Amino acid sequence: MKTLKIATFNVNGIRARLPNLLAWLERERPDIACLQELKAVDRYFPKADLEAIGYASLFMGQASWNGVAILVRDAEPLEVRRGLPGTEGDPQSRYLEAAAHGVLVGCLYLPNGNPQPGPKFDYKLAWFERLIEHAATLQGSDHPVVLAGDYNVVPTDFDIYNTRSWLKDALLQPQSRECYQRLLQQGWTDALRHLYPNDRIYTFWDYFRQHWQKNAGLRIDHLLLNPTLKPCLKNAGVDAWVRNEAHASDHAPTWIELNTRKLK
DNA sequence: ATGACAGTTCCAAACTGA
Repeated sequence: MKTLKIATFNVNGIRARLPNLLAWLERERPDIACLQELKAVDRYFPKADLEAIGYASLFMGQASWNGVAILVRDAEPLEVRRGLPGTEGDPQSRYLEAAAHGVLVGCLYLPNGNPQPGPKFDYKLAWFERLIEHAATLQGSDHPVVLAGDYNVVPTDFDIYNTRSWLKDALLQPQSRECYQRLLQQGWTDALRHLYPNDRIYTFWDYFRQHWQKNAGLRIDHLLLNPTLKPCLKNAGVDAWVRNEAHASDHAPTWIELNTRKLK
């Protein structure tokens, strides 16, 4: 059976993380990989290193912060959109959309929003509203669509090891969660939670307080499927081994496998 | 309440992240 593997990975600095990124791509061989937090301008994007292992790339960098990319194996991605509608004057590089292997892929890096309350939290919610508006135009498409990325939202208390030290954090605020629920209610499927409703699943473990060693994680990297794509969903998971490597990102790659025979 | 760690930047103290 032919399958298509699509992953999302917040690399936390693509230059510092290049050896880890290449090792992951070579071992897991996703067909499409959405990257976030490049933390580099476009001239530092390692396009040639990725081509050398079979990946074509689209990227939208920015100095120091943010930055997103879409990598595609054995095909050229077709760029569809650079930035969300309504954010044309916004210098923050957080959204890239492309068609590849028969799927429309939105790669997003939602603002963190801390500290809250404050202007950064307001920016997070405003950005979320733009995403919700744009997602509404994609949700009902006859074309298969996935919205993959670092949403910076812990959807429920089941998606975190313990809420105690996070109650004031922007990732757990009712407003952040309400936006995420409103997005799902358009008709999107949270792939990992759909397949594993009763499992503790984490995609991020912060660098502090030995959170990785204690498995004190958060689930904040999500892949959302529109109704056209949902019947193709076959499997999903987190490549947690990547988080255990030397010089790891604080996020682990999160992925879905699709049965492409059911596409179209 | 703070800071624990990590990456970035006019190269080093300050910022952002989650």
